[in-house]
Amino acid sequence: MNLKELSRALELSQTTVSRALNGYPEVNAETRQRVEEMAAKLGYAPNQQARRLATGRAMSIGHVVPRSLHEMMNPVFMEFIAGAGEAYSQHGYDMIISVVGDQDVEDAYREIASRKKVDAVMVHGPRIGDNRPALLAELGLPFLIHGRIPGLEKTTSWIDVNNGQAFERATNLLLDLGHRRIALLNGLEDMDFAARRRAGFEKAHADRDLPVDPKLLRAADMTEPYGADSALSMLRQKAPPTAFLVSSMITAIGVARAIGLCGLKIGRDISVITHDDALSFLPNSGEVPIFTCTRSSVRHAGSRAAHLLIEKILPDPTTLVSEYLESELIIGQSTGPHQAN
Amino acid sequence: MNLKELSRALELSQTTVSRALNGYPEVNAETRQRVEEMAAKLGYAPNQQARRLATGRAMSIGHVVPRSLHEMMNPVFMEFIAGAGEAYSQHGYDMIISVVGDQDVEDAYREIASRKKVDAVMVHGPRIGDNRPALLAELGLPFLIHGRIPGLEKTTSWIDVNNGQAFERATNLLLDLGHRRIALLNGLEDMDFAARRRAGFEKAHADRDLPVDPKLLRAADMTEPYGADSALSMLRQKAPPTAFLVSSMITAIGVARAIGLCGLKIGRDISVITHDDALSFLPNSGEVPIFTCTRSSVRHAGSRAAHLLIEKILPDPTTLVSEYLESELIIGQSTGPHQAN
DNA sequence: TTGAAAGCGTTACCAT
DNA sequence: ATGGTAACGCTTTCAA
Repeated sequence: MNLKELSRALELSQTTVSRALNGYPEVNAETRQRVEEMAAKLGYAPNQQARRLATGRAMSIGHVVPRSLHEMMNPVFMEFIAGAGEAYSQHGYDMIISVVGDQDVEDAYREIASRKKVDAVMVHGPRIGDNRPALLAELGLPFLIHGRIPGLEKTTSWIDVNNGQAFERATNLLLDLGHRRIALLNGLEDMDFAARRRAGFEKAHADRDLPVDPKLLRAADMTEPYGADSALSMLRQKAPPTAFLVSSMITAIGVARAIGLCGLKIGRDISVITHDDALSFLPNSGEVPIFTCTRSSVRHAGSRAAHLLIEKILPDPTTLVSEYLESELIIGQSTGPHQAN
Repeated sequence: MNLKELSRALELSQTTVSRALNGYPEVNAETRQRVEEMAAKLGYAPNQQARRLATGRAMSIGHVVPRSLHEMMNPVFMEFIAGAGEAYSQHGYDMIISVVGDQDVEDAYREIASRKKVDAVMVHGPRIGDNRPALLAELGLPFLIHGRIPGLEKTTSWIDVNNGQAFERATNLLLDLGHRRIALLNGLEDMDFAARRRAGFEKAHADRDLPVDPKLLRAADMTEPYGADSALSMLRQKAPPTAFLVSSMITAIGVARAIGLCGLKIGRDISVITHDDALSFLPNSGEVPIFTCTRSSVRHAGSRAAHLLIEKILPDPTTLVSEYLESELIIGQSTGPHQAN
């Protein structure tokens, strides 16, 4: 069923039918009604490819995912995608995901741009000194960054959690509880979010003139064994930490495992605060959440990001938008006062 | 840069240029060379939308993801997507992901079909009595199932792990170690894979004329708290299990947490075997893997699925393919002989 | 308020 | 081996 057939069935021109269906004002109300009914009856839907060619709009948003990003951000990324995907659907946009090797990111963007596959792209996992904004500007591809790139906050569009403040508050909570040896198990610090978290951690210490022990700082891919191995070795050193601040639930689970292996009790002997991206398969909720955490729904971030991209940036690609997302500090069972020994 | 401009620059017809670029045999070798060089020099790439319209092929594969599926399968799904995505790229296909409400799956497929958005779809999370194959057949959309649907094994194309056999082997390992009270923490059993795992578990018992205690069987979304809560309550009952067979690493981590909370040691006091989908952010490897597991890379599954879909099914949609994936039984630190008390 | 017809950028058929 | 031209199915400009 295509436009020609539909218009023949209605004994109208393709022009009128198209206009009726696309909400053009000059169409007679009852004509429009007739058209819509017939279209529904015959199950007509405009061919996407033809419409794309005619309008020059791809009606899709691209996500280029370098493999290394995916490796480490896998579950977080998926949750973001889920949020964004729903928003795209609501606006009639398709989501195109390209999984490419780390070396092929630039090629992928160039290809996407020259073939006009998408109207805009979402940029994931911004790093310090990230050159994607420059490339995308050159290619004329509108984009929105999930996160920020230092130095480009004013000249790019982004949506981000206030990571620095969240980790500063979490650190202060631990300091208020009397902890003085707090370990930070961070994500890789060439990622902007991780750098900001570390800065927040250090600021909380600096504000009280407290030192930070470099032996208590780690940064790596946020896996479960990373948490377990790091916590284990730190807890076994001569001056062990009494609290951990951790960048992801998965890593925190590893920390909890290590604490158990040492015969200690989380919340009583050792305090743990983790960032919680509110992943659906890792619920940290209920009456009392397992982990005290800084929580921010990455799924909601995806949804907001998609809306901003479609509603603000696409209509006028010169628009710059930036938005902060809420982050809560939630008290669970994994924190308690420092125990003097 | 479009075909018209390129052909003008070459002083050739669009026809010839198109043929040269698309590898048609009748083109003079040196002409082709000239064309290719010029195309590279000018950075020409055929407009995807125009090509799609002209060929009638969308050059994309669709993934319709119901929200509920995504909720529970999130990390597994993402890993599959990563594998499939790479394969699509290699073949020049785009991956379109539609995240929709559970009620809107059928509509989504109908829309996709009538707008000719994709050439084929991948079906995720097959359930018992799943009606998607019938719908897709009606819509004329070629498809491949990740998993199988009971009763449709012979009439649909699919790729699957031998879940039943994997869990039967795992159960036998535990039985060989002397365990007689083995708990099964399964995924939701209206999902085909979970039903097959349970069948394998029961078969291993039946083959030795051993009973299965219904109190030791659970089925739910495979979250971490599900594992922890289930294990906790089972370990506290009067006749506790001495071993757990678990459907996912995440749930197994919960089980490990519960075992620790009970003051027991995994592998010594309580044995655990889990299925391991080889998720990149949950590595279970190293010298000695933490968990004894049945392992099968879901990422590899995605890759194979994409290849089969593109190479076998798309060229001839009447083709039926089915493929079993390897699953290894890997001994880790979480299993040991039954301790007589 | 409606319609005819010209694109949109390819591919593919039919000539030459 | 190469070129002319008609699709592909829609949107949009120009006329009426």
